[in-house]
Formats: sequence, structure tokens, C-alpha cells
Amino acid sequence: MANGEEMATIADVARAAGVSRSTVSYALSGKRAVSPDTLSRVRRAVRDLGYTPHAGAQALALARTGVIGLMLPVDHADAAPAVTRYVAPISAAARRLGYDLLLVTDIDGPSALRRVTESGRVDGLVLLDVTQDDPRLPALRAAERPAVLIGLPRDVEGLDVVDLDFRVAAEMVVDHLAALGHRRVTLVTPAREVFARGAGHAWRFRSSCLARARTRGLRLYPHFAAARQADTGHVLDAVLRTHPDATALVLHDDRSVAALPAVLHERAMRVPGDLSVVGLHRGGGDGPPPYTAVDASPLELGGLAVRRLVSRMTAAPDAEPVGVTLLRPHLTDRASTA
Amino acid sequence: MANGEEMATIADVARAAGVSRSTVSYALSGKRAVSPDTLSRVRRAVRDLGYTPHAGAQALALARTGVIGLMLPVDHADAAPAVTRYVAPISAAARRLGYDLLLVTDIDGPSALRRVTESGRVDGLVLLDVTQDDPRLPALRAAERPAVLIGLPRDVEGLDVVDLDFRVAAEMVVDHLAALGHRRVTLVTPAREVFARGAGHAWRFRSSCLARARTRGLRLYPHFAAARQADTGHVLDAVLRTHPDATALVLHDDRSVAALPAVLHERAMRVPGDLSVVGLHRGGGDGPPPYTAVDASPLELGGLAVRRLVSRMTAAPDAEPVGVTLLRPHLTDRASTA
DNA sequence: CTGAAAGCGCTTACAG
DNA sequence: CTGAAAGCGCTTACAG
Repeated sequence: MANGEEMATIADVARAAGVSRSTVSYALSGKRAVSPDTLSRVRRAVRDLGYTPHAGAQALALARTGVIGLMLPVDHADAAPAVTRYVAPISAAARRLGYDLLLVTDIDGPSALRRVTESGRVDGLVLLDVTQDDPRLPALRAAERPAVLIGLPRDVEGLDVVDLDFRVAAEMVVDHLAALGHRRVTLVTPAREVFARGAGHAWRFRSSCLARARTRGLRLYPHFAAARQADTGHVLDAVLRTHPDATALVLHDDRSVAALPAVLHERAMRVPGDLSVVGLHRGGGDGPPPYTAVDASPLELGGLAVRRLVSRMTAAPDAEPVGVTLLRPHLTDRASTA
Repeated sequence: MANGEEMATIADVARAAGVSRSTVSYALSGKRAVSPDTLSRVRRAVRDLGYTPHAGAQALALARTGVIGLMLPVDHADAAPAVTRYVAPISAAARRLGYDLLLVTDIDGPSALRRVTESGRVDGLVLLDVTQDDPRLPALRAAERPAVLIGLPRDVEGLDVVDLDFRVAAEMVVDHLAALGHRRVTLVTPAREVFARGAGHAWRFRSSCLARARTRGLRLYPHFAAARQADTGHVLDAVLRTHPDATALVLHDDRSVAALPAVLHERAMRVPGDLSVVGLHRGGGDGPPPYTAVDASPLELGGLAVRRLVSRMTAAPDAEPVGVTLLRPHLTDRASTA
């Protein structure tokens, strides 16, 4: 009975339940009181027929789709791993609030954004990996759709943004090391290319580390991580070699975190005996690294982004954006510093 | 002019162009001849008003959405990196054919599949990382929607499947090494967990390697890769130590491929002088590894999956599925074998 | 507590 | 070559 040739419509349900189509609609939406008897007959018919409302018809009548657009930058491979971590949490959060996710890659440029908003395919957008002067932003502002960015652009006028507070993260890390008595610290930032494409987290974390180090009176040696996976270990090794006086190492690069154990092993260095290590953990992978780290939880950030987006989508259309929310990071001590 | 309060409708375009709504529709779809003069007036009005057809209305009228569902398994973290590689190619292929992608994670079980098909949100589905007894398959068969699987299940009755031919891949690898005179070969397969969850490629590649090795009269030592990223190097090192007599190494595990250079470096082993190496390259990352490899191109596979799906979606609804297509792998010699 | 009917924005036979 | 009208499957004032 459930699977005839064609999908059941609300008219089929109405007929089976012996009521009008409007009553079926109200019974299902709960927007009007319905007698208990009617309600149960409708529910039964829905079950028997395997009825599911047609999404297109609903979108047309309600002027809302129940779909969130998730816009990923697809052009730079180095963003891929970081991006991946956000997809599952965002998807889960969206489902929990009753939304589906449309994947929008900017493969055909910022016009992809226009396409999905103007055709009414999505009610709102989450933009991932937003850079300081992100080329998608002009199209986004023009679209006038609710949107939440993950990643802090330079100009946040009229935008909703959530991100980790990398300035505070930097201060926590530097303060933590300073308190332990370290005076010379090596910093491995993301690759030069990541800065070049304007990734705000790279710029903010590095400059805040440098500023805080100055304040705290310690010396910081910043270096770029390798651009290619294959060179990560070599570069890391060379950096360590360059600063034999440094007693601590700060890593703001996933691959370097992963490559560090092998490099240290080869150089017969112990943590934290010979070197204190602090990482920046972006979640995902095989759980946290064995290092004291500032944990940047994509779960938390993605969930927040979706909840904020949904509240914007359901708010009055002329409501003001919430603005910028920078999540306070947590430093988790995993005994890799001394 | 482009951005009034509300989106322009086909009626607005008709009014501006001085024609009927049907004429606008036909002018845009090309399904009926339209005079050159009318055509240009319609086009102009479309441009001036920034008109885009409402997707929901179109879905309702046409009984098609222009959306493909991309179903990823979200439950096992180890599938994530492999899966990631497919998303961009599939998205690109879909866009090229005029389709958008709805992300469907089976976070709420196989019912997610029912939800998106029954509500008419998608015209068809691509299922990623299909296992031998994939729990999504019953729901898929019941849904009676066009679908293409990437990954070969045990029972392929009535299904469309594309995958790499791992049997042939195994034979190519073994034959290649046999021809070079190797007699003892170590094989690092994916982690035990990957087999446990029924990943067909792991089972097929290993068993075909073993079978072919027997035929070719060479000895094959199979080992599981580490389950956790952090242990990859250690496990690899231990495996090499276990078989000092092996003159060649076959890697069917991404992480092991990535970790190998460091391990060999530490043991002061040269490729191919001390050890011949053949990998299985799944694409993505930072380009191919420096090893002779069977290249499994997600680009090719994802593109094929989408094209096949689209051809099924546009075929007669009672057309037979194409069936199983196993892509012939290419072995790319990168001089890591001797 | 319920129903008949208009309307959301498209497409497409039907008629000319 | 073009238009008026029905229909896709919903929701929701309006009326009772």
C-alpha cells in the first residue's frame, strides 16, 4: 500500500481520512485546532499511504524551502581538510533543526551564490573558510539573504560572523609558556600560501602571538610550515635546527602537528623534557594530538553557526544582524609543557 | 532595477516584454519556436529584472528538481578523507550538467534517504563509500529512484554501480613486481576496522593480490595498517622489520603512503635500491606520491557516476539499470620499483 | 471544529 | 508565431 506508482498527495490523504485537504494540512502543521478523532484518522491515512508533503509545492506556498546552503571554497586544496571537519557538524546541526543542506561550491565563481538564492533554493547560507577580503562577500551582500560566515573578514559591516577568537588563543598560549618560564619560543604558522590567500586565523594568531610575546618579554621565532604535505617533516626539522636555543614550540599547522612525533623521534628529543609543545587543535582526525593545545571545536562553531542562521532566517526580515561572535578558546593541558 | 523588494516572477517579465507568460516560458526553455523580435524583448526583460525562475514552482510543474542527492556515510571517521576527495569532483560534474547537490548524511539512519526522495527534494542519488552489505541499500531499493553507487556491494541486483576494478589493480601490481623479479613482497592493507565495516575495495584488493601472487609464484605477506593516524609510522616500521627478506612493498593505505618516506629515512633505506614500492593512489592531497602507483582517480570515478546518474534520470522510468562498471586502473611507473 | 476556494510561480496542452 | 487557461501540490484567509 505504501508504494504505488505515484507518490501520494494531500488529496489522497484527505480522501482516505474523509476530510478536506485543508484539514489535513492543519492537522499536520498544528496551525489550527483539529478534533482528536479527525487527527487520528488523518495520522492513520498518512501512515497507510506513506505520505510526505511535496517539498516544491511547500516551498511555493510557504515561500521557504527548509534548505540551508553550505558554501565551501573549492579552489584551494589546502583548505580541504579543515573544511571537511565542519561539514558533518553543520549537517548534524541543520538536521536537528529540520533543515537540509545544499552544497554550493564556488566553482563557477561567486555567481553560484546568486544562483541558489535567486532561484529560492535555499533560505539562508553558511559560508565556510571566509577570508579577509573574500570575493564571495559582494554577491552575498547583494543577495540580501540571511547568512552566517565562519571566518572573519576585514569588513564585517552588516554581516553575521562566528569564529574562534584567535587573539585570545594566542594570548593563552604565550601566557601559558611565559608562566612556565620559557623565554625563547618557536612558532610554526600555516604555510605562506595560507597567509597569501588571506586566511584571517593565520594572520590573527601570528600577530597576536608576536604582540603578546613582546608584552611578556619573551622571544618568538615565527616560521611558515611547508606548503606541501611531503615537505612538512623536513621543514619542521630545519626549523628546530635553526633555533637550538628555543625551549618551546607552538604549532598552528595541522600537518606539522601530525608530523612532529616522527621528527622529534628522529632527533631523539623528548616532550616536555627537551622541548615543550603547544598545538592548535582543529578537531576531527583521530582525536586530539598528544600535546597541550588550544582546542578549536568545529562541532561547537558549526553548531553555533547553524543555530544563529536559523534564528536569523526565522526572525523578521528587517531584523539587524547579530554581528561578530568570537568563541573563547579553551587551553587543554596535556602535559607536553614544562 | 535588479533588486526590488521581491523577486521578479515570470509575470513581471511578461509584462515588461509585452507578451504572455507562456511565451516567456517558451522563450526561455526553447520548447517552442519564438520570433526573433519577441525573443530579444524577453531576454532584455529577463536581464533588466534579474529574473530567475523559482525552483520550487518549477519543481512542482516539471516534476523534477534539478537536484542530486549526495549521500555520505558519516558514522566512521576513517572514511572521511577518502570521501572528501569525491565531493569536489562530483559537485563539479553535477554543475556541469546543470544539477545542484543536496548533502544527505545518514546521521538519522537510512531514513534520511527516504525523506529526501519521498518529499521530491532530489531527482536521484549518488551513494558514496558503499559497503558490501550496506544498510542503506534496502531503503534505496524501496525508494525506486535512480541512483548510482560508488563502491561495490555484494548483491548488485537492480543497482547501478561504478568503482575501480580492484581485482585488475591487484593483478597489475603483482605482475609488475613479478616481472621485475621480486619473489617476496609485503602488503600493507587498510586497517582491520576498514575490513570490518565491509569496505569492498579492501577485501577485493587483498584477496586478489594473494590469489595472483600464488599464480605468479611469489610470496606475499599481508599486514593491516594502523587504525589510528598516530600509530601509522610505528606499525609500518614494525612490518618492515618483520620481513627483512621482502624486496618490495605494496601499500593500500593512504596514511601509510604518506608516512613511508619518514620511516624509510629513519631506517636509511633507499627506493628502489633497498626496497621497491608500489602504492594505491586515491587522488587528492598534494598530488601523487613519489611512488609507482595504481591511480584511482576520484575525478574520473565521480564524473562517471554523475553522468550515469543523469542519463538514468533522463531515461524512461522503466529503463533497466546499466549495472556494474568497474574502471580499469592505470599503473603509473614512477621509478620506485626495480 | 471544518470546508470551499484562492493563490504561490511555474509549464504545457489546447486553440487560434 | 502567440495567448488564455488548466494544473502541479501545497497553505491559509474567509466563511460557516
